[in-house]
Amino acid sequence: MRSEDIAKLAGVSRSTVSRVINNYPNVPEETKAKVLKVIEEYHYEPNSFARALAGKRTDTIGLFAISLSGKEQGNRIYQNNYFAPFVEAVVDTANAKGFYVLIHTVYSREDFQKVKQAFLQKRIDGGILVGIQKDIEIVRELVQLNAPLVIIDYDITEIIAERLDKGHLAVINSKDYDGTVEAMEYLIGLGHRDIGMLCGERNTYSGKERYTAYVDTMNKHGLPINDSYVLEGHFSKECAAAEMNKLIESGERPTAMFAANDDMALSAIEVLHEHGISVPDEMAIIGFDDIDLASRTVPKLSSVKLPLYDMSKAAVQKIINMVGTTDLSFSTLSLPAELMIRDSSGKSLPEKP
Amino acid sequence: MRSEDIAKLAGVSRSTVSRVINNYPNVPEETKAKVLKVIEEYHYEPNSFARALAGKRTDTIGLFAISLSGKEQGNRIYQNNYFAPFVEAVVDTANAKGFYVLIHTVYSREDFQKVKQAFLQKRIDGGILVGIQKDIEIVRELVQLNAPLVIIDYDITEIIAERLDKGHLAVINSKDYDGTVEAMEYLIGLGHRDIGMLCGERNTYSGKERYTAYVDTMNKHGLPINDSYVLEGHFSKECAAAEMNKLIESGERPTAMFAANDDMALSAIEVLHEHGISVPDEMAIIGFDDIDLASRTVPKLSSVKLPLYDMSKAAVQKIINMVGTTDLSFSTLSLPAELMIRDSSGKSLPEKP
DNA sequence: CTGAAAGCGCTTACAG
DNA sequence: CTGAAAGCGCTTACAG
Repeated sequence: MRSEDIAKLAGVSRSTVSRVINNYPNVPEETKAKVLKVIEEYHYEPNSFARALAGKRTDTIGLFAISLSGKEQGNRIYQNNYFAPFVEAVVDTANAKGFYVLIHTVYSREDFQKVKQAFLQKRIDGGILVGIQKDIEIVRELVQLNAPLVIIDYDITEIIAERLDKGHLAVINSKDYDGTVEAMEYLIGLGHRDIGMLCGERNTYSGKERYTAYVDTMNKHGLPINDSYVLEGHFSKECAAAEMNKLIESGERPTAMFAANDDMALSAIEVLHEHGISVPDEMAIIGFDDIDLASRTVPKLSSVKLPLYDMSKAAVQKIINMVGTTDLSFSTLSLPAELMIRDSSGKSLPEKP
Repeated sequence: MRSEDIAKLAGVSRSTVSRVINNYPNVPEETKAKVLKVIEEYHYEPNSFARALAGKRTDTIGLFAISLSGKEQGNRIYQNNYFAPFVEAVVDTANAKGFYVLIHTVYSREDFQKVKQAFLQKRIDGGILVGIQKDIEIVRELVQLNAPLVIIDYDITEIIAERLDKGHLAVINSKDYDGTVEAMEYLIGLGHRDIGMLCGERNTYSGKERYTAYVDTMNKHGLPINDSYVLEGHFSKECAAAEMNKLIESGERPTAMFAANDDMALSAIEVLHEHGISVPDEMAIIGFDDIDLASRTVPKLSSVKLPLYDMSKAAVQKIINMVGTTDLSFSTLSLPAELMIRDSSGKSLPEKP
């Protein structure tokens, strides 16, 4: 069934059928109704490729989940507490707006080729990148494709410095710095002076922001940073557990720890528990992301809530906006991250003698 | 950059360029090399829509996640312990074979329209359906589209009864019945006689199989089924918790429970814990699915392992096979589910006096 | 308001 | 071995 067939059946030309389908204003109601009736009757659907080829949109958004580091650990990207909600929200939002989502995972630098192809082969109207590490070369290549692109979690200053702030590009971040400061201020307000950190990858925007905010807040209050309390957890449960074990065995430990994500925070609590160290009484813990699980563990995890859903929604909306216009535009959005106080952060510390 | 441009640059015709791209045998190495060089140089990628329109494959597989029941509960389909690994495995397998994955979620019966459109608009070479409930009408409609279709977790007898076992269709199941029997036999072997069940949706293939196997095994051993021990948990944590609470408050309870999925099993353990009832000492629990979390809880959950990864991989492979041939074929695959014994199922019961 | 025609960028018989 | 031409199924100026 092609538009030609519908045209014959309705006694009009293909042109008119096309006009009806695309909702052109200059078609009389009567003609429109006639054509629509035939379309309904035969469950006709215009071939998406022919439409796209003739210059229409593809109504498809690309979603590229990037996981360059975690490859050896079994590739659980879609079961990851960070990626899964993104996929969820992007697909939901896009679907609700009538778009399909084309997914491809990037496990290696070569896989970016597939991302480029998706654009070059015109499979998508635009694409969303999530999980990218600091890698301005890749960003440059992608921006040069000159198609609507949204990057989640990337350093804007770098993009501006590299003059990539033109073309169809939007960057969406969360206010990780502010959220971390809020968490740190809270711990300090409780009386903590020895505060450690479980860090995430520093070559990631959020990893860097969270670390910098930790350092800055400590400095601001004149609190010394003990290097042996700053642990490289790589955003991973396993690494965090290993580092925590080392810390505990060293005999010296802080009274509180800020973890750059909840997976690490939860892992830390587990390790402490195994060693008979009580959370929050003997060590206060605050995580980041506020994953689902955070409110269901014992003790319930205090955490900085990442506005994942809003970010995903905004990403889809940006793509759609950019598709609608030929104007080049660079835009950026930074959504607030809010501290959720639960049990793991504990109460005020007793005054020191 | 179009094939025409490449042709000019290489000093050949579009036909030849196309032959090179599609690896036709009758192109001399020399010509081939010449064309390939230009293609490389200009990073040329053939327009996917034009190719598809001219009769080539789309190199895209549809993945349709269906969640008709859980809508009100916040639509966490991609964070669900059942769906997420499927998405993961399908995307990975498809990507590895050079296919993109087009995703659309189905939250309502109307959303199936989008699934049909994806086929009708020729956006995909074939599609995979996961999470479908018993609904032969939908299956019929989809099969009639006459495109490669793989259904995960569906009753084959129904498909055969309805004469849908022709056309490009494959059904992939796990041996839920056998897996459940194994779990039940294990509990009975431990000495349990009062065994309850937390059921999943019975209008789901796996929900039905797991329930039937429970009943059959009880009957086989001449053990009475106490209706008040058969709980409707709807595959959901919340429902399972509510039902377990009711059960406990009733004052009478079985010595063991088999749960149709791990979410419910874990939820049951939590509730029992809150009531000070020890697992496995006072109640043995076995779940189904063997989700990631199962081996990390306290106590570690015994569970029947669903061969999720193999199923997803098989699904993608089936699609690809069907795309490759014009022959109609119906095939089915049933992968084994294996009992993983951990702590929650406990030890042998003491002999009754 | 509407039809004939050109064009989107490929593939593939067809002919040589 | 290779090119000219038709065709895939749409959209959209163009002309009337």
